[in-house]
Amino acid sequence: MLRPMARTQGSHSGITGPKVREAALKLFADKGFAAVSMRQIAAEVGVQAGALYNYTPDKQTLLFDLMKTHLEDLLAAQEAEGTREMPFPALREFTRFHINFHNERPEEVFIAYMELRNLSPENFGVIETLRRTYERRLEDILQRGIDKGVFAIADTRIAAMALIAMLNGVNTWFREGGRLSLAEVQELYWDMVRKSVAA
Amino acid sequence: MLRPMARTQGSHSGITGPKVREAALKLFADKGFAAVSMRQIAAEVGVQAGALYNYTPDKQTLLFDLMKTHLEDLLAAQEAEGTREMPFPALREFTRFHINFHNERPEEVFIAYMELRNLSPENFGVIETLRRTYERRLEDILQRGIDKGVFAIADTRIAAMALIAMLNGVNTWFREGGRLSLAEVQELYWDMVRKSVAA
DNA sequence: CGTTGATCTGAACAGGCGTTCAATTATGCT
DNA sequence: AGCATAATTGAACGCCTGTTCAGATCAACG
Repeated sequence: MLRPMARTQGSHSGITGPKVREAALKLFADKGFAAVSMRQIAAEVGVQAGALYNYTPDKQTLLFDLMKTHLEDLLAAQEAEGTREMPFPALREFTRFHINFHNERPEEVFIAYMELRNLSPENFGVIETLRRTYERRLEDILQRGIDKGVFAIADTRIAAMALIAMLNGVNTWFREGGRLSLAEVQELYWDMVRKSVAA
Repeated sequence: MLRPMARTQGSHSGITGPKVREAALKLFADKGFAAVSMRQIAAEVGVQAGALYNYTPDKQTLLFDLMKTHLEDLLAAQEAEGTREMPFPALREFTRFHINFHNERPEEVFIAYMELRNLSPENFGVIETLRRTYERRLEDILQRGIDKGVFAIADTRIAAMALIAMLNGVNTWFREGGRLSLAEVQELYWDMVRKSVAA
């Protein structure tokens, strides 16, 4: 009853699959989800449009998978960093990590913020939950600082949103090789973050 | 030689013109520039697609005009406010004004930030210049505070970008009738802004 | 009231869209 | 070598795209 084994699943899939995601990432970030056609993605991969459907059920799911992977990577990377005990070091670490991680993935970050409206309600909910989890980790740090009396913040939720928005702004203008190094930018932002929450 | 006067120029234009801009504004903000067709805009106005071309040379210019008008309104409204002499009151006024103005025009703000890539290079340059003018006014306030020794900021350009990004974040989550009033939000943000630049 | 010209319609243009699928090719296993 | 099946092609489906334009419609003026 043993049926002969066929080709290992995804023997090409292992090459074309990542290429599809990379091409979609690049094109979505560059032109926007709605302005990119499946045929353009296929051309970038070097394949016909129909072949893409071996790797995604449809265009929107391709977008969703890019976003989901990005946010899961973000949460995993942050978990790997751990959290320091003391509020100021913990917040400093969060600031440094956020700027670093987002600077390494400008395309993923851009898409994850700009293309939310192209998700179905269910997929949108998944992404929002992941993002909310990340925000909550910052809120926890802020709350700990309040409890220990070293932070003065009237509303941790709003403060977390304000700080993340501020840090995200780096991606809109920072370019490697410009006037400032990333380390200098991190220092400047840490200075503002620290003072804005300090008691 | 007096030729009989024809219909006053734009006698319908005065009605349809604004309607076109309003429909485009609403649809672009809701679905994104690339995902909205001229026929959808026309349907919202109650007209055929061809009629739109009495009011805009093409789709992209319609977007550009919305952005340009928005930023010109922003600069004019801010100029009308004047600037206080003392750095802290000036910065407080900037914070209050920014949150207020942007809260009143969520659709314009959204479009002006999200659809930049759909502009031609020339049009993009115009928008960037207008935005840069606004940013520079904040930089001026910050510089004045440094000169007077009441602000401690290592880099006014970065600080201005950081503060504006932070304030823009309000639009992504604030909803009238929610947990906080706009006045409360303004107070919370002013607290963070003030501390983040204070000497 | 008749004329004038702004406004609008409706059709056409040439092309692109996401997605499906039978047929073909390529691959790795026995 | 031969087979099972993954991977890909290429054509087709029905529909939508921005823009143009000749002709119809309309409102206000002399």
